[in-house]
Amino acid sequence: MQGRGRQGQGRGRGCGKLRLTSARESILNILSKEKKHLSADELFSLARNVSPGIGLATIYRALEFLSNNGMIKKLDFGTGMSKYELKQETEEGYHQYIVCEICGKVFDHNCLDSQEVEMFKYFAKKVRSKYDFEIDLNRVQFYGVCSKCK
Amino acid sequence: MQGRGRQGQGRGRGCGKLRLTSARESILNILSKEKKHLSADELFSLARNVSPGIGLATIYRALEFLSNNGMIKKLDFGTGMSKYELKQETEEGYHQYIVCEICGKVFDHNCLDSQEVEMFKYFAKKVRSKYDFEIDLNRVQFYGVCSKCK
DNA sequence: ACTGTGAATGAGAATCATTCTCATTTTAAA
DNA sequence: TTTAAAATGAGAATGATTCTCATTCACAGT
Repeated sequence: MQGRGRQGQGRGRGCGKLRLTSARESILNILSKEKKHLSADELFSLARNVSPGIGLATIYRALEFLSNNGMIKKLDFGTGMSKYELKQETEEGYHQYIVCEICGKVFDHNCLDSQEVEMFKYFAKKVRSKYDFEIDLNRVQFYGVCSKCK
Repeated sequence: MQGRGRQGQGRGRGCGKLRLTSARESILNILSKEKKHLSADELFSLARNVSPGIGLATIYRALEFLSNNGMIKKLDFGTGMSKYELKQETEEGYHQYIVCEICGKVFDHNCLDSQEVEMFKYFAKKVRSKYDFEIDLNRVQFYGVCSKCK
């Protein structure tokens, strides 16, 4: 929520501020294998399989870095801990998270259907003109009750 | 996210399980005066003005109770603490929260415009048929960047 | 390949919101 | 009034996340 991101800038190689450390690499690898959002703790466990000596604080720092540099998304569904996933805005359409407020299960919904896409674009435009606010249509969260919890 | 709500049921008065204690009353009063979402800590401070002896744990318990009984909404915008507001689904249209992921500011958007309403209804219907999931259209969260943080 | 410096790391302490424990008090039905 | 369940206050406990600090690493310039 803060981003006190003064990231120095190395001393200029080619990729500017991007220092590829093993922790960051592990996280990116794990997130691209598992194709879902993971918590810091889950990432910690999985990263330990590759780098047994790695510390939890390093995971958090790497996650902050990757998030600040637009390589991953930090998500909070109100379950008490943040989740992280690869950012890949390449696809057409938008992405919504549909969260059960009883059990916490999250449904990832990719809206490709053009009617849905238009609808979200329309809403984003209204919000832009009304509040001068730029909505990220790849991070919309709906809450409700899933079939099991009904 | 859990709701281990076994609330006993008093011994049956008339309002069933609703025991109106001073803590609960204070919270409802404060939330209806201030017309915005407040954190537990903010509510604690404000409640202390009325009941100086009240404890923070009591505030949390009262908030859980009121939330479980559908009188308030518990919201989490990923800012590190939950927010609470009166539930009033009386109005027409739906309610969305538009959250700046940089500074955390929240814009409360009431969509009354019939095109918007239809659009959200359409989306809810699709989600219902696809996931058998019942969306609460009064708790939709959009994230993005506000004008100041741009 | 070698060096210097700022950035990254690991370990554990610290923080912060929230929940739990337990002894005491309140609520409201009988 | 009596009474048992429910609510309370105080402070301890929890769990996710961040900070501190001494050490190590990455990499641009040599």
